[in-house]
Amino acid sequence: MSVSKENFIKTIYKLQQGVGQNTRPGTIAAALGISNAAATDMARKLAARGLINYVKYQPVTLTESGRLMALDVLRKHRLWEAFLFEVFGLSMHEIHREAELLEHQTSVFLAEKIDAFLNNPTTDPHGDPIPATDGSVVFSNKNLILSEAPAGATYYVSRLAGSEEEFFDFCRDNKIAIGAQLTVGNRYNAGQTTEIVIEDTKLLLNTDFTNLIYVKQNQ
Amino acid sequence: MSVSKENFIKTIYKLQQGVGQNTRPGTIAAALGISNAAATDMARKLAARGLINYVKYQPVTLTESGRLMALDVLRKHRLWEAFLFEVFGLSMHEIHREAELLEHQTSVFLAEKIDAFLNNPTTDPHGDPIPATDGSVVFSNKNLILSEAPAGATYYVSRLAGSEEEFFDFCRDNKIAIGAQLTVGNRYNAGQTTEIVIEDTKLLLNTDFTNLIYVKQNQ
DNA sequence: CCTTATTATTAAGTATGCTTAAAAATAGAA
DNA sequence: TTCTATTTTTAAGCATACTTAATAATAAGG
Ligand SMILES: [Mn+2]
Ligand SMILES: [Mn+2]
Ligand SMILES: [Mn+2]
Ligand SMILES: [Mn+2]
Repeated sequence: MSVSKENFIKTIYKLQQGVGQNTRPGTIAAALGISNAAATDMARKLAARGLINYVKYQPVTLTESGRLMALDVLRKHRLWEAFLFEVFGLSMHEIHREAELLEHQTSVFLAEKIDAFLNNPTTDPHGDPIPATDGSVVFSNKNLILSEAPAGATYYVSRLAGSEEEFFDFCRDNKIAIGAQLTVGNRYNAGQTTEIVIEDTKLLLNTDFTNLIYVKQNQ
Repeated sequence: MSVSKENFIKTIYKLQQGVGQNTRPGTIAAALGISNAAATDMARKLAARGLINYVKYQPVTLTESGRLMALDVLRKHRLWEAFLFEVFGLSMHEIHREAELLEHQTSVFLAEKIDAFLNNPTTDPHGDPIPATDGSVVFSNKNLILSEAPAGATYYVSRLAGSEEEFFDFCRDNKIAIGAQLTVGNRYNAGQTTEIVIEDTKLLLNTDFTNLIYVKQNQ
């Protein structure tokens, strides 16, 4: 497996998990910063290897072995993020940036060492679950996506699912951090905009951010 | 810079430093496990980028910017080795194996973090000097190569410059570790074989190993 | 339902980093 | 010095991962 193939498969997995997203070639291409033609090309190659299901003009899906491969990369990514956060104190964006590279050059052997050193963490610093070696992932069933969390209630931030520096900068500047308390207010613009109150500040957030923020009722 | 280019340049640096070695295309090719044709090809490409001096049928040499590039990779390699040894307790061979991959995906930013975490170490666990960010390297002027260390004297092992698992297994099995004490005995086979006594055991070593082991008079 | 805009696919081409095979140059031995 | 063995180079070719441009299919709006 090459870096390109690993990133491609991981992107499919993440798009398929993400809210309001699809796994069509163009979407994958945009996420990876490559042309649509290159994405179609890669889709055919990975289908030939039995890692994805590809039917012309259809969204692609991962096969079981493709899913396991995605989870292997994601496990390494999130273990590195947890490690860089705990040990070196890097920021939310820095851990992601470095893990994006290290994930492809990490043996299963080394991943186990990191895992043991951190006492087998279940989530990374963004609140994302860390898949186990066998590919099992435990999703918190208490997480609510902020774009859909019932209004009028108070929540704790439980997951920041973005990856762009801009997103993390915004969260940091507005005290949106894992464990922070916020209240959901009115919805505007046909539910596209969510009003929240955090640290006595009122914010109006659009779905491009509220689809990346998860909250839960209790800490 | 690609992984292939970084490894190529690093190999030239190491061959040029090593005892009884040269930097001819065939030697580089053998070290990297590629064909002579591929090595010639790469030599021309790197020369075009001003990283090496290449004249047909001649050994290649690094330019100043090539040397700095080699030292940058070597710095990352050795910082990772020191880190994996200290923090995860990996063996001499395991640290090398993992560092060989990680060295290419490590930002200068991350290298600085590792360096600071380890309190700016000057040598890695093999006794090799860790180049500074500016490319300066401090070589111990007290190190003697075991193949040439005067007979009859007692020394401390100061550097194990190999990279093969077989070499490190041999060293471990025979108590040849950094700081271990040994005495140099007779030389045989026109100096190709060195007799040493370590932990009351007599060993006869050939130059393929004694060119990789360095010792010094005082600890 | 038809037209148009968007998206996907195919085709052709490029750079990288390899390969093997053949030719050329160099090095070593007699 | 001359022959031979070794090494290096050149040539041709291949796989990967991209590109742009042209074509085909699908999706969306009027
Ligand atoms: Mn991440
Ligand atoms: Mn990546
Ligand atoms: Mn090493
Ligand atoms: Mn390497």
